[in-house]
Amino acid sequence: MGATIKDVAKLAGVSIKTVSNVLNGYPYLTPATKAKVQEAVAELDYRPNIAARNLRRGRTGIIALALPNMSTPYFAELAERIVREAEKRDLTVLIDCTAGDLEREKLVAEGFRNNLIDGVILQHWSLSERYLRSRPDKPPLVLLGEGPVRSADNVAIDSRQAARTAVTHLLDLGRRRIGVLGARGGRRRPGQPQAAGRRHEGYAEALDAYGIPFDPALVVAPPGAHGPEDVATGVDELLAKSPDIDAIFCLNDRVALGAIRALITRGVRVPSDVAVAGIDDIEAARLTTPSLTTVAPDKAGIARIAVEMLAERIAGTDRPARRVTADAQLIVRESTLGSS
Amino acid sequence: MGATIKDVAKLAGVSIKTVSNVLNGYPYLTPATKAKVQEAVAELDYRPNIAARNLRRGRTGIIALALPNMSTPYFAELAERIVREAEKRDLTVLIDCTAGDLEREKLVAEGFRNNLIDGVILQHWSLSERYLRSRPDKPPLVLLGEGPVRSADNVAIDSRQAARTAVTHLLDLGRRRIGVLGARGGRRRPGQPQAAGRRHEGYAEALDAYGIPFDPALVVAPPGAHGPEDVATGVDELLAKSPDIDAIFCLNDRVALGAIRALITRGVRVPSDVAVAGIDDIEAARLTTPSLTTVAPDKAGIARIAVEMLAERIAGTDRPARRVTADAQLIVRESTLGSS
DNA sequence: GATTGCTTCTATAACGTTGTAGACATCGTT
DNA sequence: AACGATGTCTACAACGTTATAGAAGCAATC
Repeated sequence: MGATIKDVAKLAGVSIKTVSNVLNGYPYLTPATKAKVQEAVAELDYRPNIAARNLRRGRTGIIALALPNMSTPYFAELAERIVREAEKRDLTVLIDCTAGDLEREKLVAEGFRNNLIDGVILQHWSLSERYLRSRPDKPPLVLLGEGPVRSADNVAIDSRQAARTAVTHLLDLGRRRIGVLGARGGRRRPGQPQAAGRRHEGYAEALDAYGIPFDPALVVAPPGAHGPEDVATGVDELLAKSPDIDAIFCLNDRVALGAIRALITRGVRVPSDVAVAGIDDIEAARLTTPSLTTVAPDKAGIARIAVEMLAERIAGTDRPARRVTADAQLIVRESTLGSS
Repeated sequence: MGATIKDVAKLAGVSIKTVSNVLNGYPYLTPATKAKVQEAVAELDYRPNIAARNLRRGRTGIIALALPNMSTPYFAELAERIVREAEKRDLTVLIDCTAGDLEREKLVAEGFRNNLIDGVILQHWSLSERYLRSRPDKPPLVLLGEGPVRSADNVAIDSRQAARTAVTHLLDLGRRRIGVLGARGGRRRPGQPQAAGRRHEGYAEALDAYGIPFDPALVVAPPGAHGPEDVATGVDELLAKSPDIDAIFCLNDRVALGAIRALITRGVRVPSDVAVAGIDDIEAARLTTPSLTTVAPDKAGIARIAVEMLAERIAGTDRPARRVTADAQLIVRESTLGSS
């Protein structure tokens, strides 16, 4: 069915290599032959077999994007930008959902689609520094998200700083009993983002800078998958342990939106009784009432840098792994400031 | 660097075909040779070159998923389910963002990644029946979303019915001045989902069934990309044209959430003054206050059927194009019923 | 007039896999 | 003892492309 380069060559009366040359912009070609070949290509509606080209070139132009999931708005928004950024460089993106599972992340990091992908962008949750250093096969890899990782290129916001910014904002508004809602602080567990710990650190730092002692009664990690119900029980726990709470810092926007809803349905006014801030700036943060104060990572920048670094690795640089810190900006909305 | 099948063969002391046989589960093999080969595979950490396999097999195990974008939560949620569904069938998903652009949709429908993808799942906005019928190259194709399309497999909810369900729900609650907010009704324009028209039809039908005359002053199409600001101006227009409005049916949840916010910030109470309903059941619909009444398409079902039909096409059936209607279920929440 | 250099093109060998066809045992059946 | 049937393995030719090496033509140089 599909015409091959051979058919084109025959029709144009040239060798297959000449056809290949025309297709690949080889400079030494008479306009006449070029025209003949292009005519034949059009005539047969010929399109190169990409599988064959991949085999021959040893490159595919495909990169894998591995994310824990895609229904989380932050990941979806990031994915979109990465796809568009990749497109600019003639790269196609193939999606893997890891569910944050260690084994699946390893598989991806080892480039299990041998010779099918040129490189990997991995939003990692569970990989350790030690593993990355000893990683068996090494396809070009760029990591998204934080972690104690210096063995691979890495782009992320400074989560500690972001948390500090958010909490400082709450402190500046006069809030003093600020709760934290999100993944467990302290020691990291597998299947749990490494950024969580750093966000807790940022929270503690901000308090410290204001001379406010850390109170464990203000820290709650909702169980399970951070679904709306999990978050609601987290809020209940927080309200029970610390009835005098006047703000909640949520480790991400999804949790924050759930928290706002839980607060309101329990008769707590936001922000007058309890202010809420998150991190991520997902679209829904602008759509709710009250809208959500949050720290917005420069998603476009993260995408651009990630693809850039990966492309560089694919091209075959051997510079040491680089860690890039992306911008993050406080966006004040109604959940801390009150309605406009 | 990577070991090839040849290396494995040499190490195991067998022919390359035998190695291939072991890898592909060819039945006639002594346990002894099988073991030898597997040992060699492990020893060399051999993994088949997928590019070569693709070329030889004429199949890649990759399907393209083309969506207008991925930051729209509905598409993101659908994409996730398709990825997971594909995974079950050992298919990998490659993402294309079409932006609803006609040319890009055509490109995808024609399988421009020749021999790189086995088939395409396309959430189409702009393709016409006529085009699909004359589509030059024909990779296996499954369409998502509605349209006057009988020339390719197709999965979608019945948008007219869904709209009717939502609007009937509003009518059952006693609302009589029900506005419509979303893409323009009437004639379809390129770059605009075909479902919009059908949702308008469903709206009209529901009114009709209650003997309520259609009033153009209740219909508004926000300009632009349905961003929160666009929706807000749409709400303003609606309030200006019909101050007695007591409900708004939004063509999708994203618009609905924007509308709720716009209403609340203008001092209109939801649902006591104006009830709001949408279609899609995106996650944020459960996170806002008030939560959003919506018609929930069976996303998992859509994903499953789409992948199923595509797999069937790839396997090479020649049954006529099939149109499957997915379930959609009314989910009543606070935006119409009041707080729980 | 042979040599060199430049342009233009071609024949052929890869790339790493799987399919075809057949070789060679082994076994039970006539 | 010969025969087909079955099990186990192998040599070799594809798949469709690009890279290498070099041929042929032609101009300018020694």
